[in-house]
Amino acid sequence: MKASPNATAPASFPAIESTIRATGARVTTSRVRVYALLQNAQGPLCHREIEQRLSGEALPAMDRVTLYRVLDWLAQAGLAHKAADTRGVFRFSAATSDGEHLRHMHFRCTACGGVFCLEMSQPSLPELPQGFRLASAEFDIRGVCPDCAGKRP
Amino acid sequence: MKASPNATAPASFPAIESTIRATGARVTTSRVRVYALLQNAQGPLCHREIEQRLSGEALPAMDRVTLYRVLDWLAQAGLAHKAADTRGVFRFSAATSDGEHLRHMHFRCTACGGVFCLEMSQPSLPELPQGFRLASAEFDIRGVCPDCAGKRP
DNA sequence: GAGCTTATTGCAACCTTGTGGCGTTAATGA
DNA sequence: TCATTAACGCCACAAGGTTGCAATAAGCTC
Repeated sequence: MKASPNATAPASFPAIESTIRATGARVTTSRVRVYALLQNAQGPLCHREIEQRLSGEALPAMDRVTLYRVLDWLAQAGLAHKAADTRGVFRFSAATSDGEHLRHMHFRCTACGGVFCLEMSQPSLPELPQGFRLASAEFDIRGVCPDCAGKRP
Repeated sequence: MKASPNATAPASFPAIESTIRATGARVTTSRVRVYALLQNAQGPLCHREIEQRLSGEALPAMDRVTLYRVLDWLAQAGLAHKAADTRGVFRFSAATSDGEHLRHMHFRCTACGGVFCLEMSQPSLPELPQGFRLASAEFDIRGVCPDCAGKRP
């Protein structure tokens, strides 16, 4: 299992543009900005966090609703994952290239509030009872991250 | 693994009252009604669903805010579990007597919208990377339940 | 490059979920 | 029965998220 929080290599803008273009939709600055931000993020971000980071980018600010729509579009296009956190707020993260998110897991530190994406190397999905068909699984795990655990042993 | 959706025996009102009294707080009709409803529910319910069911009880309607407070009190008292569902809405379920919820799992049917509580007989919790300390884990699993799978094979 | 089509954007208003303040009610103990 | 005060009901409000619609700009054709 890897513990690196979304340690994807910083995607270049041309690569991001071609990824967006490949979906058949238009390549807009809003989509490129948000998708690039998610690619380089250290874990899932909520709407507010994304808005704050975008406002620090010296580019003109993006409308609140536009950001909601871009995020939903990214999720619908399969380029991002959308999941509600423990407080009921949606968080978005760039989708990994392996397509399905079945082996994905989120660890939320109760001390610092950080969110870590953990990839499970071995499929340890629970076996469902007779008749249940699995479509997707999300693991929301809470505890203390190594940094915070080190500060207060 | 059991698949029975919250198949706890319907708790009697005296039992519910004594459970509430044991927490040291006051026994009010609001708390008894909501706690009894959760005990007999077929899975986690959101605020709106609880409000609707209460309004069909022929007893005087409960205030919206009071219901929020009762639910939060039940969760804080350890009598109920509070968790945000995939849409970001908090859902409440009566706490099982085994205390911890570490082995608990929710299955959400994408066809009928139903929520099933699954108890895992064997602890199949994922092994966390070095340094991470587990506090609680929630599994949100989506797919098709046996009923809906049978209708459309 | 100019012009056209229409997918996106920006703006305003609105909805839903959830919370805080405060006077009133009722559960408990004396 | 009475006093105390935890809960309740009502009001207003905050945050997150959605809908409608006119204005803009991405991509296509010429």
